[in-house]
Amino acid sequence: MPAPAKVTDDEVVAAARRLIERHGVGALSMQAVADEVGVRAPSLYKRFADRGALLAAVQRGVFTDVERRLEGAAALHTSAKLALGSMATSYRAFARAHPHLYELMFSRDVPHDAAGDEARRIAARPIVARLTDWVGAERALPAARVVTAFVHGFVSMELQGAFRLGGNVDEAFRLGLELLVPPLGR
Amino acid sequence: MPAPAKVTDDEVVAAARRLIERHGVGALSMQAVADEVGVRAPSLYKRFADRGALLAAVQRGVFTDVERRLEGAAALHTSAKLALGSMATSYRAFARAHPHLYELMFSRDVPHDAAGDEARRIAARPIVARLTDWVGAERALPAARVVTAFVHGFVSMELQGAFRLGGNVDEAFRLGLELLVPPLGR
DNA sequence: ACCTGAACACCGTTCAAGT
DNA sequence: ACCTGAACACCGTTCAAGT
Repeated sequence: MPAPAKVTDDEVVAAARRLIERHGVGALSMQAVADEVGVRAPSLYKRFADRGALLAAVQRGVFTDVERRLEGAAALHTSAKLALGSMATSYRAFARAHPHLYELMFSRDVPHDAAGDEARRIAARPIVARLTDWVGAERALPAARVVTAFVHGFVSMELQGAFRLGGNVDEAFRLGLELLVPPLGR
Repeated sequence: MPAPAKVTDDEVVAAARRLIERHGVGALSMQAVADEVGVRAPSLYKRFADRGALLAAVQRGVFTDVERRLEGAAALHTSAKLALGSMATSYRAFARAHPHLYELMFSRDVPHDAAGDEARRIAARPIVARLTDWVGAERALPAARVVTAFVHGFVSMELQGAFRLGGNVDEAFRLGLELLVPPLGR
């Protein structure tokens, strides 16, 4: 006497992502997800071990999307320098357009696991790949760390509202990239 | 018929800070704070409007401590370049020594208010002051944004565990500072 | 095989009642 | 004036019972 499945795993993840996008990670309750897909909250535990596992699934999807965006931004350029600038700008645009999804990428509410680490690594791959081509495998790792640290730090402070003391924020972003990227070619 | 106060506001804040330092912001419950100071949870609401207000008070204290540390690190040097490097290193050391307090500085659980903004501004003052001396008031703001973005981004990614793919993390931090700071003097 | 209601432990918070 | 027990609404999660 099987009871037919009312939803798929993907539909649950999509619903959770929609809710996070609208109201933030902190506001995501299992109740809200259940309501959104038309099921009772306990049913979700047949599909995801707990709230953390559901968040992790949404997070992996976001990492995949970010990778695609970066790849798309880089594809427009043959110069590594221009490709890196384009990826940085595209990354910042994503964060501004979807601040709550950006928050999810670094949220402490998401438990660390191998699948998440892998997805995060893949999201960073377009940057690492361009840098490897440009400065060699040896110097690509520290270079990637420096560039991603600046971009992530800038974007997260900007979303946090730390840059509200006037001045031109876009210009500061460009200044940072201008100082960091060209000298990497030595 | 007054009931004598069992604790002071400062004792409550200190207890909350201790608990956050040990177990993180997410694990801080009003119950746990009440237990720690020997009072019942509802009593805390006579002193702080809600959990957010208590977190904000702890956060302001952390900002004050950071400001003191940065000032101390900068005081060792007359050169702005060296002072900035020293402040960056000291800031990173604080984050590594107290990761949960560092998390609190940027936590979405802490509601924004004028007092918090002011405390955050004061914490950044040693950096802004040195940069103003060095490159002038005009260029100090974007320069401060670039430097703090890199340092915060680097530290928060490091704490997040994003730099576990081998390589020399300290060296990457030095590389970033070396690329960013000296050229600011133009 | 999947879904559900009921229940548990734990939150933050309110408030009337105590001293 | 400050503290407290009791209560409320809301969590995440478990599980026996339904189909």
